[in-house]
Amino acid sequence: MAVTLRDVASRAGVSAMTVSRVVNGGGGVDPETQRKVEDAILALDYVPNRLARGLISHKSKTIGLIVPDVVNPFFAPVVRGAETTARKAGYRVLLCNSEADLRLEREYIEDLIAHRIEGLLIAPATDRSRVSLLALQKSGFPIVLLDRSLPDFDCDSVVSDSVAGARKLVEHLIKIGHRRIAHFTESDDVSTGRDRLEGYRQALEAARIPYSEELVFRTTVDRIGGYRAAQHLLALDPLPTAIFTVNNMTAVGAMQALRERGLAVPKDIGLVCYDDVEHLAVLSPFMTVVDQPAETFGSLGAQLLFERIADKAGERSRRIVLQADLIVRESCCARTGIPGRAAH
Amino acid sequence: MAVTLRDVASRAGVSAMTVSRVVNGGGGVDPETQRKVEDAILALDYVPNRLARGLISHKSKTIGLIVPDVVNPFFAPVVRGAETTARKAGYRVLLCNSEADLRLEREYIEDLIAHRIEGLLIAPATDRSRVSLLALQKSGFPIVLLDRSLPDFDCDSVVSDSVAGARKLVEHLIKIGHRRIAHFTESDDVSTGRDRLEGYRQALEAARIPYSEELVFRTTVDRIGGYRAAQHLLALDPLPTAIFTVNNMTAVGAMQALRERGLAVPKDIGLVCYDDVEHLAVLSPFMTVVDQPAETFGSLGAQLLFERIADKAGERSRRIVLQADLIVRESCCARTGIPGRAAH
DNA sequence: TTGTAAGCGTTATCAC
DNA sequence: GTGATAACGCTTACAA
Repeated sequence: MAVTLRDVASRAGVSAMTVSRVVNGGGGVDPETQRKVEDAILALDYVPNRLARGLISHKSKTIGLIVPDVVNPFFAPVVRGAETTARKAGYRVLLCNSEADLRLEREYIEDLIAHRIEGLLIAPATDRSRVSLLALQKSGFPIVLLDRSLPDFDCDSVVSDSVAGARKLVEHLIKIGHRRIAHFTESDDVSTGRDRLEGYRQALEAARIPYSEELVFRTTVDRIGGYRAAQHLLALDPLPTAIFTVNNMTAVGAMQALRERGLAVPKDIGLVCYDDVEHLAVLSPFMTVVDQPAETFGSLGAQLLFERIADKAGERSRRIVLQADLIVRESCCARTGIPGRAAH
Repeated sequence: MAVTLRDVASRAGVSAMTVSRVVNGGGGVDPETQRKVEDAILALDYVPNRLARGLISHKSKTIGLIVPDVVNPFFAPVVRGAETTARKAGYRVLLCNSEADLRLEREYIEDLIAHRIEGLLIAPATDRSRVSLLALQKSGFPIVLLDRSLPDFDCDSVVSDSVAGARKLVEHLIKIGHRRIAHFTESDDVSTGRDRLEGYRQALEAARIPYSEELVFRTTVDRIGGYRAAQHLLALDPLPTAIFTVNNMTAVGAMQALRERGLAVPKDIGLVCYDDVEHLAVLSPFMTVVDQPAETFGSLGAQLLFERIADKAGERSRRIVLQADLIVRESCCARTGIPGRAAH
């Protein structure tokens, strides 16, 4: 794999420049010469060195993609969407899992810059990711925010309207008779969490239901977080009649805890969440959700990024708000009375 | 972002070499000089250029990772495992989704080589991926196969024993009374598919149950494939009493089709599969599966790869066989008679 | 302890 | 149409 342009050149009996011309297909090469060079390339298994190319052209043909976790059922499609779009544009993707850890995320960013990525797609860990991005952004480096926005940070982004989505979900619960509705939210330094909480408040307010701190549980947005929050919730008396969780994995964890206490969803308690749970939805279509087109976050994000890279994006930052659809299933059946103390 | 070593050098009033020494921390620099250089680095926001470094050192500090699809619930954790291990080793990962397409895969490989990755982790699309890898492997380029092995291709790999796993699954079905067992398999040019079919045959043979082509359905290993295969299966008379699918998504699709025909799992028909369905297992723990430690495929694979890259792996190729565990749940309740024609 | 010179594999520029 | 030369940003080898 150490074959260079020069090796090809000497085998073909031409200069390096001629080989370069053939490789880059610009034309201006005698057909006969071209053939000789192509033969040599094939014979030697020559593969151009992008490192060298990048060094001189300032184009690494790579972008960075930072997400909290590829395994997350929301981010996995985001990653695929971004990668597919990048491939079509001739770019490779350096994938990073920040684990929602600011320090790790910062290290990734620095290293990606060292690798001279031409742009960065990032679902920032928290609002404080801002400081890691500020210098980059000021220097005009192409950045696109995915899913989460950052306060006081003007930048291209692809998001959904979490306030509206959450409101739809909670309004639906209210419409079918729920009034004591709990919410599982995440630490308040993530925009989507804040917005979904805000949507929850708005829906309550519109229905003149008082907002109660007691019904809002702050937790990690994974299964274990949902599980624990539900355990705490189960100590309430009276129990809420429904729960709205900030995302799908939290809902799955909540469901698990409820089951263990003998509470059936939706018979004994309603459960709705942001984000669908793909396979689950097929097999047990009982959870009412707001579904986001996850893959589109990735593909549109990449598209915005490539426009920036090509300098075809203009001065102003663009913000794409994707539609999130309410999918009503069965997990929040209408209810009128106050639920029994099903478990203790 | 166009700050170079020289810029730092001139600002600090030293030579480029001195800056290089400071950056690489080799020592042998006067503390006072060191401080001046560090100040300059900070002041200028200098980030070393890995492209340039890689060009001279022949170390890009990147590896390639090719999987059919990151969204696949098996490969997503594989990717995370690999990326985490790579990060700890100071490497970045170029992620590629081959979409199980040989041509795409081949293009990826070539481009990754152009990017001078130091090694390749790959879950090959099919047996025919071999030709795309042969030249590389012969030249001693570090490659580790994940999940799938390739015939006549001697190479480090991390796999599970699919024959044994499948056999366990089918033996379990037989033990609880099933004798007419269908199998959904994939095209026979994927090692795991072949092996699982072989495990199915072995289990039947051990129980003196004749193997019947009629009960083996070849399909794509996604939800839609499972769905379609199940639809064909439902035309059989008598119906099989149980189905063993080659992976989890196929099982989910099958389940969907069965449901639509009014067949309940496991009441009316048994269903088992290779690979667990994470969230589903929590909420509807009815499917008996063979569970693979997916993330470990990635992390161990990366480990093998880095040993190769560091040339600490020796001549012979290593093959790690991970244990896949049978998890018995309820999806294959014991049965004795012949099932009714539940749907038509 | 620090600096100089050469070169990694390519491409831009300008001759021929 | 083709080739020499310099340069991209860094490190290795050697010199001071």
